[in-house]
Amino acid sequence: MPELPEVEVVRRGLERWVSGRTIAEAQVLHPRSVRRHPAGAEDFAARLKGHIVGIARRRGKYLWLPLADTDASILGHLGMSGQLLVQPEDAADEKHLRIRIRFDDSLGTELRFVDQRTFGGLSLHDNTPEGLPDVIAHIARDPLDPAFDDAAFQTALRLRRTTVKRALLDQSLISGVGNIYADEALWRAKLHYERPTATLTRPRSAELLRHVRDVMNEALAVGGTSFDSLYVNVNGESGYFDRSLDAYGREDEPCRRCGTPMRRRPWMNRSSYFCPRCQRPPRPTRTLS
DNA sequence: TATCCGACCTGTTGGC
DNA sequence: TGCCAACAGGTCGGAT
Repeated sequence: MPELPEVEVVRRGLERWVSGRTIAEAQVLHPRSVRRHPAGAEDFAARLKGHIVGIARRRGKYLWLPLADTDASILGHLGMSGQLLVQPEDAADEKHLRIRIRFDDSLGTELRFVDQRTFGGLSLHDNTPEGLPDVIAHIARDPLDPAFDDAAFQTALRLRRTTVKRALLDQSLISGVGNIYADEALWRAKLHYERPTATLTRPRSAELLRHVRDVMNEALAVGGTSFDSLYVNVNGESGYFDRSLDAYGREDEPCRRCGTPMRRRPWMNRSSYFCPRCQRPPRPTRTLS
């Protein structure tokens, strides 16, 4: 599942292989993949034609391609299973090819959005004055963004009446963290996923933030090495699943710190993996005054 | 206003 | 062998 490090690998690929090219044609092969484009598939395709693609940008798990000669951007989200591939024009269509973008040049490659589960998609939006697609103005900066405000995040965390994993997955508070890296960072920080955010001291929340960044940077380093000229994204064969995970998916396997069997608990229609010894559940009434 | 939680979607896996 | 339920999880929007 693409999280921030995977999306950043995709962004770098788009910058290298797509930015600067002029769009000749867009084909929408599945309407659900442009469902976030209110005017529909035909409008999406028509408005892309003839425009130059600017430098690819990213915030959290969203990425976008500014159209260099307009005030709009192509916004993309990979969802659960989305891939953005730069493929030879004569390569066979992927089974789940949803959108194809051809270019007005002789490089012989095209951009393809492939998505099995269609949770992701592309859409076209006006930019805010900051150059951000307007529909993602509510998305917080991600922890790898140099402008991310650590102190503001820690304050917001203390004020929330929620639990720490919910907060990590709240993209309006901190973006780019998904279920996998949330579990990894919490394991490193020795925090139970249901720990109330209001009980986190500043040193503890600073430590958690450091672990979030460490997990992401390590995954980014691995993802970056798997990149080649044909792919602008991660895929199942590229080392995408080669991450060394300490918590996620390790039910009944020994904790790498203490040897206690790891546990999985259903949580919010998904799963949380944790060490029952290193990550003690919170005491029900515990709060900081 | 803040928070919670079901729905969306499809391929894979495991149980019967 | 075939059928079916469970599972994976990011985001949105309705409910509380």
